[in-house]
Parts: sequence; C-alpha cells; structure tokens
Amino acid sequence: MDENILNEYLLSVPKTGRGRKTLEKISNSAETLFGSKGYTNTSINDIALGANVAPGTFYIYFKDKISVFRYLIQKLELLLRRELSEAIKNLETRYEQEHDGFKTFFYFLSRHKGLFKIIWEAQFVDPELFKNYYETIAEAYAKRIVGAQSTGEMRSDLDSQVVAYSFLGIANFIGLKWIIFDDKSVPEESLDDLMKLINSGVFSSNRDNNLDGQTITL
Amino acid sequence: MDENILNEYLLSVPKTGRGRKTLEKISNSAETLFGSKGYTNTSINDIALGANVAPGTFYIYFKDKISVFRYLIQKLELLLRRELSEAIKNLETRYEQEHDGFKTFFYFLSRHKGLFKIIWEAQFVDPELFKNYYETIAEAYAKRIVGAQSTGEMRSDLDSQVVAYSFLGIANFIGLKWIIFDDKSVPEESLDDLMKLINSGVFSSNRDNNLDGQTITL
Amino acid sequence: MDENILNEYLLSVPKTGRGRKTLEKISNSAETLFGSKGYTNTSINDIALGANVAPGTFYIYFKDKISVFRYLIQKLELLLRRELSEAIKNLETRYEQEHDGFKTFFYFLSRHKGLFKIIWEAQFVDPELFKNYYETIAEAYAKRIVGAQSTGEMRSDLDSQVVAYSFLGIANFIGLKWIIFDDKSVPEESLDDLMKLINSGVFSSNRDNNLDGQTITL
Amino acid sequence: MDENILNEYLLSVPKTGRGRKTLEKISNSAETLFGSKGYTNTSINDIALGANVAPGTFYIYFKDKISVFRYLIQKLELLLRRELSEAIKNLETRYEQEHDGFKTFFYFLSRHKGLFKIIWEAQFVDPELFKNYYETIAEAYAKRIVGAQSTGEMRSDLDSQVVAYSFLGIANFIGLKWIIFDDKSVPEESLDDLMKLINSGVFSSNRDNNLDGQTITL
DNA sequence: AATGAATGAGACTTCATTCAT
DNA sequence: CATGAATGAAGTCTCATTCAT
Repeated sequence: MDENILNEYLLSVPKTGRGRKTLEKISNSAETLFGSKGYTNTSINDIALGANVAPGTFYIYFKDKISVFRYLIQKLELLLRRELSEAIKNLETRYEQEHDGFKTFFYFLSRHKGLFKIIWEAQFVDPELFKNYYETIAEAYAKRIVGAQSTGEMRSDLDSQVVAYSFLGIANFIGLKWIIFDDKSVPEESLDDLMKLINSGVFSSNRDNNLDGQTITL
Repeated sequence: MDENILNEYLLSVPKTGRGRKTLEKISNSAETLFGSKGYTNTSINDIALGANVAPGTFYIYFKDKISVFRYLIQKLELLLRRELSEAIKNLETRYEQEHDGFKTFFYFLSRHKGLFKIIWEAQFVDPELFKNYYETIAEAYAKRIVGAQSTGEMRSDLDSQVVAYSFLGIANFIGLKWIIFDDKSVPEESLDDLMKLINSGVFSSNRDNNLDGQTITL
Repeated sequence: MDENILNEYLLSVPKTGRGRKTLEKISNSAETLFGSKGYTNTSINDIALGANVAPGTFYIYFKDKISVFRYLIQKLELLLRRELSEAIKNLETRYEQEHDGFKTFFYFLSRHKGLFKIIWEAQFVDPELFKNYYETIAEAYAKRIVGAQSTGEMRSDLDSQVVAYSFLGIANFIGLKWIIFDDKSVPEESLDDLMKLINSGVFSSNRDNNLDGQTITL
Repeated sequence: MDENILNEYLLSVPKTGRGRKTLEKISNSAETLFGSKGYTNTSINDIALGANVAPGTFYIYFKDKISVFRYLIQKLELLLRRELSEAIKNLETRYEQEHDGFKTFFYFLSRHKGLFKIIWEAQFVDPELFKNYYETIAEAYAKRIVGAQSTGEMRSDLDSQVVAYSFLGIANFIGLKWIIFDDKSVPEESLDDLMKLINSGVFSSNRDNNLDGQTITL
C-alpha cells in the first residue's frame, strides 16, 4: 500500500482501530479547516474541535501544526499523481493525454478544493516545501514536453520549460478561479476551449512573426 | 495626483514633510518585510524597527496591521495599471500590445518582487480583497479579449474568460517561477516562446480533433 | 527482609514473578532517568519507555510520579545505612570508623551516582522529605560525635552539630565534585588528605587563638 | 558600574525610569519565588503576578524563563564576590581572612537565602551553568590555598583541591542547614567552632597515622 | 496485569494594540 | 508627532493521569 509513505509524517502510527479512526478525524478536520480558513487562521484547538477530540490528542499523531500541513500536502501529491498516471496510461497520443490530464486535474480539484488551496499557502508557511513541490512537478512536466517534442507531436522550437510552466499556469489559474471565486461553471466545461488554445493558439492569422509562413491544417 | 487614492487607506495624511517621510519609511519597511518574510511572519515591531520608528508611531498612520497590507496592494495595482496602459497606448495591433504587455509585466515584477508575493498572500490574509483584485483584473482582460475578437484579431470561437485566465495564468506562473525559485533566466527571455505559444499553439499539426478542419494560415 | 519497608511506597505489591519483574523494570528505569536527566525532566512516558511497558502500567505499581521518587530515596537510605553500619561494626577506634565510613560512602557513591543526585533534587521536588532525610542523618551523626566526645576520642569543645554538618558537608561536596564534574580522581584517593584535615586541621601553627595553648602531639 | 555585566542577560535595557522599576519588580519577584517555591514550581504567571505586571511584560526584559534564572545567578556571584573581596582585603593573615571570609559568607546568606537556594537548583535546571559556577569558585579557592601553603601559613602536605572542596563543603552545608531547616541558630554563632575545626582538627591525640610524629603547638 | 489511546489543565510565549509621557 | 513600555488575549505544546479494552 502506497499510503504508508504518509506514515513517515506521523508521530505515531496507531495500533488500534480506535486510533486509526482518531487520526483520520484529525487529518480530515485539518484538511477542511486549512482549506476554508487557511493554515494560519486555523488553530490546533480548531482542528481538535472539528475532530471531536481534546487538543492534546492532536499531539499524539502529529509533532506540531506544520506536520499536518506537510502530511496533507504529501497526501495531495500522492493522490493527484496516482490519478493522473491512471488517467493517461492507456492513451496513445500526447494530445489525448494532455486533454485527459487536464480533465482529470479539474476533476481532482472538484473533490479536493481545500487540499489544493493548502498548496498555495505553503509559499508562506513552508517555502522550502513549496519550492520542492513545484520544482518536482514542473520538471516532470517539462520532461513530458521534451518527449512529445522528440516524437514530433509537439513543436520543438519552444523551450520545454516555458511550455511546462505555461500549461501549469493555465491549469492552476483556471483551477484557482474556480476554487477561490466558487465559480459555477466548472473548469471542465472550459476544457475544449483550453485545448484549442494550446493546440493552435489565439491569434487569428497572417502576422509578421517568426513562424515563417508555415501552414497548419487543423 | 492619482496617488491620492492611497490616502483612503491612511489614518492620517501627513501634513508636514517630516510626517510624509515617516509614512514612507513605514510603508517601505512593510513592503520589504511582507515581500521577504510574508505578512503573517512580519510583526508591527519588525516594521517599526525597519522604519527606525517606535511601534506606536505605526498607529499614527495606519489603523491596524491589515491596513498597510491593503495600502500596499492598492499601490501595486495602481502602479502596474499605469505602467501597462502607458506601455501599450501607442501600439496598433493586439499582438504587439500583448507582447509588450507581457514584457512590461515581467519588467514590473523585476522591480516589485515583494509586492507580487504580497498579492498571493492576500488569498489567505484578506480573501475578499484578493477576490476583488483578481476579478477586476480578469474582467478587464476579458474585455480586451472580446474587443480583439470583435476586430477579428483574435479567434472568436474561444470563451474570452478562458483566454483571459489562461493568459493571466501563464504570466503569473512564469513570474512565480522566476520569483520563488530565484531563476537566473529572466522571464523576458522567454517572451518570444511565450508569444509563439499563444500565437499558434503547441501541437504540431494535422490532428483528428474537433477543430473541424478550418485552416489557419499563420 | 528489610526491603519490605519499601512496600509501603507501592500501590500494589506484586504477587507473581511477572509482576515483580515489571516493578523492578519500572523502578530501575526511573532510577536511571532521574539520575541522569533529573526528576523534573523525566516523564512517566520516559520511564515506561525505558521499562518496556505501557504508560498505564506505571500506575499499577505507583500512585503517582512522586511516589517512585520517594520509593527510590527510601531505597537509597536503606542501602547506604546498611553498608555503613556493616563497614564499621568491627572497628574499634572512632578514627578508624570515620576513615572507613568515608571510604564506604565514596564507594557507595560510585555505584549509585544517580541515586545521590536524586537526593539533591528532593530539595525542590519534595522539600519535606529532603528535610527529614537530612535531619535524620545529621542527628544520627551528631549523636556519634557526642559519643566520641564522651569517650575522649574527639575534642569536646566543639559543638557536635557543627562537627556533624562539617563532616557531611565535606563528604557531600567531594562527592558532588566527583559526580557532577565527572572527575577522574576518585574521591577515595583523597581520603588520606581528608582524614589529615579532620584529624589535625589545616593551619600550620602558633597562632594566637582561643585554643589556650594546649599542646597536641600528633 | 559593575552591574552593567547583568545587562548582558537582559533582552532590553530600559531607557526610562518606569522600565527600570518594572525590571526590578520582575527580578525581585523571580528571586523571591525561585527562592521559596523553586524554579521549576514557579511559573511566568507567578512571577508576573508577584511583580504586579502582565505576563507579557516579563518577555520585554527576559528572553525566557531560564534567562531570569541565569541573570539571578550572575547577580549572586557578582554580589558575593564583591563582598568577600571587600571583607578580607585589609586582613593580614590567612587565618583572619578565612575567618572573616566565612563570616561574610554567612552574613551574605542571611540576606540572600533565596538567591542561594537557586544555585542548587541549577544542577537540574542548567547543569552547564552549575558546573561552571562551581568550577570557577573551587579553582579560585584552591589557588588561595596554594598561596597560603607557599607562605607556610597552611600545611602543604594536603592537596589544595581537597582542602578547597572541604572548606566549600563545610560552608555550604552549614549554610544549607540554616536555610533549608530555617535554623534559629545563625551559622555565625558556629563560626568559632568551625575555625577551631579547620585550625586543628577534631580528633584528640596520639594516633598512629602518617603525620610522622611532628608536634604542633597550638 | 497490561495496554495505549485519550484527556485537559496549565505552562510558555507572541504580538497587535493602547496609552501616558 | 513620536515614543516605548505595558497589556492580555490567544495560540502552541506538554504531560501526569484515567479508562475502556
């Protein structure tokens, strides 16, 4: 079971079912509160209250407040990674993979709004963690781009990092919009437009740029 | 002077030169500290110390801690808006405007790394403010897109909001990368690639997708 | 068995060998930890951990934390008393008894560094106990001095309490030096000098003091 | 002013008379409470309460609880050192110096019972500090002994460290007796007996020891 | 007898804010 | 205007002790 990775973040792994249930209650309470009020505005007492346990109980499972935070981020990463690789593993073209990747990401967001917001706060709560998190993701993504470029599926005159960060930026921002502004139009609905955008761009035609007149039939 | 808008955020607008200097010292100290350590990790004492004034002096100019924060965000918005409109006001094509807009944004970032970080923290410090800030920006941007679509400069089969948020996402993420990871390659250098991306997309050609065969000559 | 006195400090005297072993593990763990980290810095959890039992098990044998502490002090007193009386019971002169008494004390210390430190901490942990402990010892010692004075073995112009406390002070301080500073020179080595000191003093001669010219041939 | 050494232990040296008074109230409250209830049993709230200030005020002057503790020990050392050197500076013989040294020490104790008790607790609260404190004192004392031995005022067949620790042990234990047991007979009254003891010893006569028959006329 | 999870009072500490000078 | 000392509510965390299993 992959979840055992998360145990590293625990002060003590419960041996009884009772303990396991308590840990879950605490973790869930923290996720909910961090997601709604933010890490900084959430106190241990809040978390304990939300978990229906005494404040001291929190410290049986987590060393301190920042530890749950890290635990939850690790959990987010684990879940997202798993879902993404699952989603695209049988798809042949990069285009399909990208399409379903975005789709999966948005679907994931819909179920983990809170967890996702936590990541952004990491920038202030634990800058090192934040840096590592995004470095890892961006690097992995850039590698994917390079792969697609080498097979000719993606144009290779663009820096892979620029492309990777742009895609991540688009996905995150549309997700951010959705989460923060509690948008009714789920991002999934925007998926087609988004794909068109990254597929063939936004500008219409005949500009004097360095794309040297090559014609693309879409 | 446009700056007078900022006076709304002040408890008392200094009448003497001495007072003006004190206010500036406090505001600058806050900007520096919020930008480096973050709002939450910066205390009024820190700000006062950095401004070479007594803690009590802070409260002559600002009602409370959150007020400087809002003051600084308002300042950022003001400055950025001004620079952007200045930068593109004499440019004819949307493409050129977009190009120079990004360029200006990145240049602005380079001089206000701290302020940019402050914006992000607003998400947790003052969610309402953050929401308004981005709503305003995104709406304005979306309007620009609609305009460009109506003149035919941009393809009109894409939802203007999706395009707006995508562009903002790209700009912000590349900016984020640069700031947080202290990147050596300034984003300006990536500008050409970025323009190519939004101009004509990333995928290479001839895909069997729902873009229904319409041909675009680039 | 004299040890039954110690049972008074127990919540339940174990009837099975298993229980006896558990009690011993707990008591030993406490002695070790109190002796190294001190009473205050040792938690019940530490003790339980060191004894390889669950925290709850501690409370089967001891009413509370202070109880083990008292138990251990009582144990120290018992052991020391026994060794001392054993050591000097066949010696004829007070001088020899004092000599071997110190020697035995230092030897005892070498095997119970921890317990000795526990006694000192009692001053702060349980002042009443500490008071009683030292009162008892000092009184017993003072009685010995009076006895020696009545047989003429010790000069009788000195207050027995002053002598008793002085001797105890010397023994304790040299012991303290040894324990706290982890001295390499075992106090036993200093024994001869110490005996000379209490035998004939430190100052050289011919002073105009209130010893009224009486001559002592050493 | 020598007292400025103590400022090193302060978080902020007060600039106004008001602050100086507050600092003194806090320091005095801590001294009283540490001396009566002990360091461990005294809370910051207790100290603040005893000083008639808010808990937070404590932290204006001291970094944390252990800091006042160190501050007070440093103060004790400073005061004692000063009084001792003052007391003996005009005395000619070592005997007189020793006599007045003990007397001064006992007199000092009578005015600083609490402060003196604090030292003992340092063994558990800040072992390093305790070690340094006693090492310094013992070394200084041992040097004095060596000096007295070289002038012939003290017999030189005794190890100076043994003598130093013995003297310290005697002084401390008699002081301890007085303080802990709240003795009515002030140690000063025992001074003469004590001087006799260290002057010419306790045992009466004619023992077969290794003092090789030398005769001392007292 | 033993377990280990849960408790909650209480300790330490921070810091936005006030106010007398 | 400016100061800086004082405040006290609120938050983090520890740990002796209890109790259901």
